[in-house]
This record gives sequence, structure tokens and C-alpha cells, in this order.
Amino acid sequence: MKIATWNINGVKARLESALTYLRQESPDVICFQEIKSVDENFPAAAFEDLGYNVATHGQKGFNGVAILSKQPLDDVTLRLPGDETDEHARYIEATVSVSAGALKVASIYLPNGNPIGTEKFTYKLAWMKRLAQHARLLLSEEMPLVLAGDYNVIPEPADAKRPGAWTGDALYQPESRAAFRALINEGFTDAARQCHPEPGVYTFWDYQAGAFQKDNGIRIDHLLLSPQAACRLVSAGIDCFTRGWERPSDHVPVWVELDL
DNA sequence: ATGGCGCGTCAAACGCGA
Repeated sequence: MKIATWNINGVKARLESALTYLRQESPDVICFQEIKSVDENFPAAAFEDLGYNVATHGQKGFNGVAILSKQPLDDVTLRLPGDETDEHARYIEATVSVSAGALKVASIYLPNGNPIGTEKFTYKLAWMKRLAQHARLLLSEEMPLVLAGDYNVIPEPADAKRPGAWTGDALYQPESRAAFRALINEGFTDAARQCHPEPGVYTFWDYQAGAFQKDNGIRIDHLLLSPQAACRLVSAGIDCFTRGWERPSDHVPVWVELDL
């Protein structure tokens, strides 16, 4: 079973690319971030025509997450618990039935947090704390679980071509990295890193300054596996080729193959 | 060495991202 995550930076702008990717790679589940669309305007029919069930949590203009699955999506939950005043559409979770039982999947769009020293960075750290708390609850269910998405965190120096260029950035702050480590240390496996220990593995290249041509990338999109998913890990990969497509997203799909 | 973009909103710049 193949589960992918992709920050598509606007579903309207990326619809043809997304459909092409799904036709070509055919993941069983794909998590989208930054759909930048309200639920009513999400082009669900186009994805349903490819055999996907669709669950979205959108808002006007920015943010917005979705889960698409060939198998039915049950118990769809919107919003990350812990702050009723948080209006950002950044979290959706659902259960997918599989032959071995059930798999839980979340599509996560973690706050960017820039610039540091502002309420945006405070919001990022608070959001990460809420995520870690909710993750503990999910782990206690002891089922295969994949927390997939754009974490907006560069975990280690090896996750950036030029780590020194990110020292003042919210994605690479010690607090951001510590919060990510704390989440991992609850018992998750970083699927792409597990399968690809080598440096030079990136999921994002800025639109500016020819970043992709220079391979000046960072690894900020992650699939975190619960122990019950990690023991079924077959392979993981990053589909960099979409970054070379016409009008690309600045992020590329990351995927994991689980023996489920 | 440095900086170079793109999407959505809304109809000209601007917020936002990373």
C-alpha cells in the first residue's frame, strides 16, 4: 500500500499536475496540503473519476488540507485538538480500511512560523505542542498510523543543501527542531530518512534564485510512522521529477510503501 | 556574490509562503 503526501500550493493551479501524478504513480492514499480552496470549490469530481474518495478541510485563500483514498475514508476528523480559537485549516485525519484491519492517516500543514520573534513563531511552537499531544493519543491506539505532511521543519543539517542559510529561519530554529525531535521521540519513524540515510534528500526548492537548478533544497515534508506502521515499511521515496514540470509546486510528493 | 517567484484575492497591489 502506497501513501503519499504533497504540498500542491493551490489545487486550482495544480489540478492537471495532480491528476497526471495520480494517473502515473497511482498511490492508494495521497495527502494534500495548501489546497488554498474552500471545500465547495475543491474539484472532488476530477479526483473521484480516478477512483479516489475525497475528504477536505479547506478555507478561503490559503492553507487547506485533504486526504484522497482509493479505499473508503471513515471517521474523518477536522482540526487539531487543543485550541478552539485556531481557525487555520491545517489538519485532517481519517481511517482507511485495509486488508489487515485499519490504517489511520493525517494530512498536516504545520505553520511556517516566520518571521521568528513574532506571534507567528509562537503559534508554530504551540501548534507543534498540540500535535505532539494529539500524537500521544493516536499512538496509544497501537494501530498503523501515518502522520503525513508539510512540517515546515528542517530536522537536521543534512536536510538542507545550505544549512547556514537557514539559521535565522523559523524552519531551522533550535526550538522548531527540538519540537520535531520530541514528536519523533514519542515513537515515530521518519520514513524517508529511514530508507535514505544519505545527504542530498530534499522535498522543497524555492521558486526564486534558480534553487531547483542548483539543487538548493530542503527536506521539510515528512511521513511519520507509528511502530505498527514502521514494522510494515517496505520503501520510501521522493518524486523530484514533478519539480521539473510546467508550473510546478515548490514542494514534491513524498511517499511510503507499507506491507498492509 | 547577490538576487532573480508564485498563488489567491481582486481587480492594484498585497498577504502569505519558505
